[in-house]
Amino acid sequence: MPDGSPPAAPPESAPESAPEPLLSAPSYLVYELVRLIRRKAGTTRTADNGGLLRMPHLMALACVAAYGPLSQREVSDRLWTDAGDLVAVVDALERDGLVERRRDPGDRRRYRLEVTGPGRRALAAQRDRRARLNEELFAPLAEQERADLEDMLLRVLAHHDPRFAPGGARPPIA
Amino acid sequence: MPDGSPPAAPPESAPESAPEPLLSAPSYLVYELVRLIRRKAGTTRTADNGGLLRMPHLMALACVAAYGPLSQREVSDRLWTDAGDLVAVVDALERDGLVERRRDPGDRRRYRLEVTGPGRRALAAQRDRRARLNEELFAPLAEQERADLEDMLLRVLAHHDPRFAPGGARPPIA
DNA sequence: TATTGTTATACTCTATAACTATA
DNA sequence: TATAGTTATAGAGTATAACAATA
Repeated sequence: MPDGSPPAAPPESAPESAPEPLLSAPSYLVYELVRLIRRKAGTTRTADNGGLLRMPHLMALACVAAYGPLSQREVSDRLWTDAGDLVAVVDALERDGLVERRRDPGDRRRYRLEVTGPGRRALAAQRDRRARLNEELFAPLAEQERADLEDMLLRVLAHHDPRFAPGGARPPIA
Repeated sequence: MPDGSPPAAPPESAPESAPEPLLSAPSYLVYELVRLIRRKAGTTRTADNGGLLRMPHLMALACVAAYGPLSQREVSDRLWTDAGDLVAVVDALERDGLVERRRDPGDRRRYRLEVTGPGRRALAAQRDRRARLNEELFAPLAEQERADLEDMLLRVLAHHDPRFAPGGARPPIA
């Protein structure tokens, strides 16, 4: 300590008078919100018996359902995920019977990923679960506020990520 | 596929007519926003002092600066982090000279964590960096919209996490 | 408090196979 | 053909962060 104040009376025993700037930093609040979402949603495991799909799996499933058949490269381009990490995600979706991996006969390096019937039903169920989760999470916001929140989040995303721009070339899931 | 449509005309060749519900699910948008923040924060690094402190380190530093001296248990209670994980965080802060670990003479199992002079200066610098990062991230929002966004996020957090409630017993950092 | 281990996510690097273009 | 360059998938390894069990 550079000063010589007596150790029994530290100058910081009371909270600082200025409001903590981190608390009004949206990136901090968003960080805490994600921790909250994980706590609320996180205990449920894989898709096997009705838990929530995790985000990477849900996004890949929704992407294939919306635009399939797709190669894994096309999915990773749309989702902006690492193509290597997508391998395990598609492994899990295939193991659960939600998507099918078939080789593209025109280019045998590629797969043709397609959603299955159970995959479509699982996707619909996951959408319902997400909707209920969102209801619970954002309960304190009025209807109009939720719409405003979505609008603001989309505009922020679109400002940095062309996938979310109105005329985006490769939207991730719709 | 349950139907018998010809393989040359898959029924999903066009995107579905209904808007993708995930895109209006705030938990999905927040997830994408966090990925965006990570990408942006990663490129904001500067050579001088190693760039941005990561969130757990920044939060622990801000917590000790606001309420110190604190034991590690008190910090983990305020931040809702695992006390075990806090060990490495405080190790790093101590190694960089930002906080001091001294044993509590009244209970020698506890530490009395205190921020150092360099720690206060680093915290101020990190707040500035965060503020600039937030400026860049949320540029498309008007001043009033940012205030509304902060207000909504805080209300959502407070609804599930008593630390953020107006009269919260143990606020995390202020 | 601290340690150890596990899981989830994301990133880097490398390997292999299959495609494309060209000599 | 033969060769070189590129792409699609896969795997190993690393890093951050959250969580559990235990010393």
